[in-house]
Amino acid sequence: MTRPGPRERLLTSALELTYTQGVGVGVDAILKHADVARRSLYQHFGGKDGLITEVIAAGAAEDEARYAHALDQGGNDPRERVRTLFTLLTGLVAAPGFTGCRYIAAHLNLPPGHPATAGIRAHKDRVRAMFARETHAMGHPAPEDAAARLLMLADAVLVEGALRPEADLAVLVEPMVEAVLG
Amino acid sequence: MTRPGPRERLLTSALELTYTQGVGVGVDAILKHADVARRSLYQHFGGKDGLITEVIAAGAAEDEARYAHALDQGGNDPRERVRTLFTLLTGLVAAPGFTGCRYIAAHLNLPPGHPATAGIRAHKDRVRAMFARETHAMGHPAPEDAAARLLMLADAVLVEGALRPEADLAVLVEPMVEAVLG
DNA sequence: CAGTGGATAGAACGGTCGATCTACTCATTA
DNA sequence: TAATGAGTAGATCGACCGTTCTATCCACTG
Repeated sequence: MTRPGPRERLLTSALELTYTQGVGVGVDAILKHADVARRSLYQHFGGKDGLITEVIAAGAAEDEARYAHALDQGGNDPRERVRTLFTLLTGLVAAPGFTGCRYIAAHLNLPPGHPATAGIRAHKDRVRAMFARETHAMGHPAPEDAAARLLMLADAVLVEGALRPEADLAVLVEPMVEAVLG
Repeated sequence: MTRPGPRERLLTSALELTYTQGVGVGVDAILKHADVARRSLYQHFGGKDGLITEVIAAGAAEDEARYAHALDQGGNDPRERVRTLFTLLTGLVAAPGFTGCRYIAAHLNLPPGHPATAGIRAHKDRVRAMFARETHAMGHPAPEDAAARLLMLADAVLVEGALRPEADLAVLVEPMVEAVLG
């Protein structure tokens, strides 16, 4: 029950601070929150860019696992599995403290060639692939397009949850999901 | 045919630079691009925050006018008017140089209490209201919900256009728009 | 012509940025 | 026991941040 090493503490703190304050947070704030020496950051990650890149990757793996878990909670029916995932999403954005999708925010604010942007796009494509597995399993006539549309709806929920918190996104998105599922 | 004054030059330059580089651009870059004295910025806008706020407002008015024009190009049929607006949107995100929705990017990266965030939300709500006028005109059974859904789809196009430029958003969004219109 | 006010140019402010550096502690281990 | 290496603490670097300042120019107006 010893506390994790500097590398993991940095990742955990950066994961939290970049979410609440964006990728523009200063390294000083991350170092202080992680209670880690300045030097450790540069030894483990080579710099702020490296840390951000690994934070994105770590967060993506975590979120994808959460999505996979939600799918499995939906049982064996692919349609029900997708519905359950959207229930998770609408719940996430309605929860207090939600400030927007970490990956969309990072992608929109990082310079175009930043090493983390590739990881962001890869994450979104893996989520699309998760949807594609379900649309294939349900025998959808156009499973790939349907998966891309479900990703669009998922991102719409994440964005709209930040921009228009007064909207009831569960009610709004549900019939659109059904329309895509066919 | 004289060149516009410092205030308008600042707005124009800030509009361009905050789009290509985000709201995090330095005032030095804006001043240099606008060829304006440092002091003029603080006389006209009180500071960077004031400039950003007015830039958001000016850009919003401009974009809303463009949307209104697209609607009118669709003729008198509300459904066709909405389709025409989505054609504009999918064209915008497919055009070279598109980097994402200025307002979503700004909202996700400005601190929560920034004076510009209210203008951003107001802009999105005015776009929703534009959709609502159409859904009411077409006699939609649930016009307000439909308008909120159309805004979600519009934002989805803007976000996905930045994150997954390889996707054919016109093809993807079209049937979803039709499903919402009923 | 004198005066007024907007615009300009640019120095300078304190603060923060990311990054590098030295120096010290401490556990492991050869 | 001596050495190694990771971690810590903190000074320091140059660059940039937004902001304020003085000083000058210039068109307009009295």
